[in-house]
Amino acid sequence: MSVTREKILELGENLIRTKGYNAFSYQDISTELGIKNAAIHYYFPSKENLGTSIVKTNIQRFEEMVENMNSRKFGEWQQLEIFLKIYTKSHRENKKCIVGALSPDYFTLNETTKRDLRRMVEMILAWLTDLLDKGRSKKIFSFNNDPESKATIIFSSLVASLQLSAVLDKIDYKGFYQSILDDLKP
Amino acid sequence: MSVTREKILELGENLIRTKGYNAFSYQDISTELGIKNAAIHYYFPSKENLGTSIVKTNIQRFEEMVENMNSRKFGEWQQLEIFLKIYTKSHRENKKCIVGALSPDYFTLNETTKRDLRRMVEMILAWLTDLLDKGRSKKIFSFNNDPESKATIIFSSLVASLQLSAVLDKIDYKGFYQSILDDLKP
DNA sequence: TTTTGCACTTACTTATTAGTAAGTATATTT
DNA sequence: AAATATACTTACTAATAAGTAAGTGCAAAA
Repeated sequence: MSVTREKILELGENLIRTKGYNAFSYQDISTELGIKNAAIHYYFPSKENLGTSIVKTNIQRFEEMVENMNSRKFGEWQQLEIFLKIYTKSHRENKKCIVGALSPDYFTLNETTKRDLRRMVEMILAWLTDLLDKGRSKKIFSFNNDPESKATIIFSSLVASLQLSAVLDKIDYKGFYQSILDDLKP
Repeated sequence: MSVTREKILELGENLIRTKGYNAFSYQDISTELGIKNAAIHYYFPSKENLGTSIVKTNIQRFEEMVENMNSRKFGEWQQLEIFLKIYTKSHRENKKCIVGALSPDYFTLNETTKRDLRRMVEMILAWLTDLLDKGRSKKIFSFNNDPESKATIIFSSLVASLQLSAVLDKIDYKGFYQSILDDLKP
């Protein structure tokens, strides 16, 4: 695959995760990469096209992470920690996650990007629900409510924590992170 | 105060809470209200001006809610339920809350709107932290972590739940809502 | 009755947006 | 050596954005 294409994808993702979908433009990418506007249209005919490609990349990354954890037979606690690391890393880099960056603009997205984003959220929630359920059976996690609601609470917390940490310069992210884990301790 | 001005404020808020700050335009408001673009500039010279006014309105509404609950000497559990109702109502109306609508676009906002939004988030978190802390002392709530982290988890959950419910058409919001309360039951 | 102020409209500017059609240099294939 | 494909650039268009300056109708005040 083309190097320029990959650079566009990477920069596009970063722009979505910092400025948001509706605030970033092809200009932002072209000036940064020292290419012309039309060069981006060569690889991604429309913004819709670029958007979906970025979401699809993220879906793939998530799938690879899950596959990797399964093949290495990681325990539930370890899997949760690896998942949470996505967010501590994003927090360090002052970025939202792709879900938290795109979901607020959901109604302004085109149908393809909407569908991909929905698929991604469903995948993550299904995986997390399953992880929590399994972990509780094995007495690794402890919680009272149903696994799906608990998964929604945890995922929502993570998504918005990255948004709020941009607003509050001094957020105790480590304390937040630890509290999520503590809440699950038996 | 002018009726038109209030209509602009109300519609502007709804637009931010559905389309997002960077996706809505003065055109959206003027066509809906049957007035000209420049009429909005008459009341709100710049979009920045309108944005901050909307946030300030929301801050005031929150302050009034807290004052009201204090003067009526509502208990901690009742106060939490009233607070949560803001989100069940938003969910019913397919809207995000103002924090969840603006936070993702934080870096693209002007300094005044940034400051107001930050102030609002700080106010909500401080109030919720205090409520959780007091409620725990009185054995009304039960949780293991520190009140501030717990407040951040709950508030984040609420903020992002409205974003995710736009993405997932079929979200069990009642289950989610109940789980937040169940997590705090002694 | 004149003046002043309010609540706008008319008519515009400037900037930025996504997107396109046609051209060009370079490397690869035939 | 000629043809073709790749990876772009040049040079645009049409739409939409925020914002402004000057004008207008009307009601209240002087």
